[in-house]
Amino acid sequence: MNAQNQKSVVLIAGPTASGKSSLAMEIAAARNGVIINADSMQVYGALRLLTARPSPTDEATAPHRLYGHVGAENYSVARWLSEAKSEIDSVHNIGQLPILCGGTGLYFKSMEQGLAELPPIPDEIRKTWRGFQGDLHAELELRDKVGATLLNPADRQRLIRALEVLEATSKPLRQWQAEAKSTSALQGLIVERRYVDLPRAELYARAERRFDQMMEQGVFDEVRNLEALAPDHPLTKAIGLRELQAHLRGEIALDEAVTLAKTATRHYIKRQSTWWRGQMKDWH
RNA sequence: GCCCAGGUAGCUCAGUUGGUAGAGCAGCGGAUUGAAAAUCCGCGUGUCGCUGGUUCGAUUCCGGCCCUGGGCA
Repeated sequence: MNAQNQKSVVLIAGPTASGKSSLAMEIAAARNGVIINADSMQVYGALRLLTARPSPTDEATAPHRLYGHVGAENYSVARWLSEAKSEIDSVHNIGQLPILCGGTGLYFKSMEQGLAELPPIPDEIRKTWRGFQGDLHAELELRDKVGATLLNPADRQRLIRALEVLEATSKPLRQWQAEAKSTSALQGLIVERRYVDLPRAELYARAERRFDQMMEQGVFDEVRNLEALAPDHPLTKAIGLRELQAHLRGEIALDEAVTLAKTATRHYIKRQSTWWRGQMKDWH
């Protein structure tokens, strides 16, 4: 359709509630684009409202990929990267413009700078470390003294990762990372980066308004009717879920739950800004 | 009106045997390679309710006043 599209890709990133999705819709309409999700929560089928996934109307207006296609299993950057790469290819093959849109910094970083190619870690090993009750840092110190000094003793998540990689591959994670070639998946393409941003105060106001709208649209019922998730499922961490569930259990008032959820959203916006400032400097 | 308990950071509170004070939360900044909406790190001066007194020195002790909550009338 458009020869130019075969070589181009548009990346749209920015903090939550900045207006990324509408920009993606505009570009898709103007330039025959296909919107590819780059948000770690919007890949799951459940909690459509809470995770602010594009509406059915949006999906009917422009093609969307990698939204809500994941079930009860845990997703990962690695899986996203491989799925997103093949989506880019297939969109190019039909002459359309791939538009990556989302707020997950790590996903964009993996796309632009590559990811170390690690073998999959057996579930058994993942489970034992995730469920480990003792001192993870001490365990890592026993097996990889240098690696242990690089991690904060309180950083459970990275300690677990370090331990499971070490056990499954007999090689420290940092070594895998050091050996990685780090080639961009976007090599040879014309990359158009759009970082959507607004003054912090405005972002906060928009995010809070958006949460109120979610409430009006029935997020509360969505949460009430959510099927039980595995305790370590990523959706468990969706902003607002814990708060609304606490209210369902009668632990806090509804308005308090809403306030807490809004606060968590503000924190998230802050972390997203920090990510782009520190990690994605060439985005401007 | 009387009795009791309080009035300390934006909020909830701790503390100072008298030398002008510190936690959690909020807020702000930072890190970030297979859970990333995750995980982690750093940043704390505020008429210590007001006003007199004692004291070299009072947020701290004493008096009075004001305010809040509870009890008795």
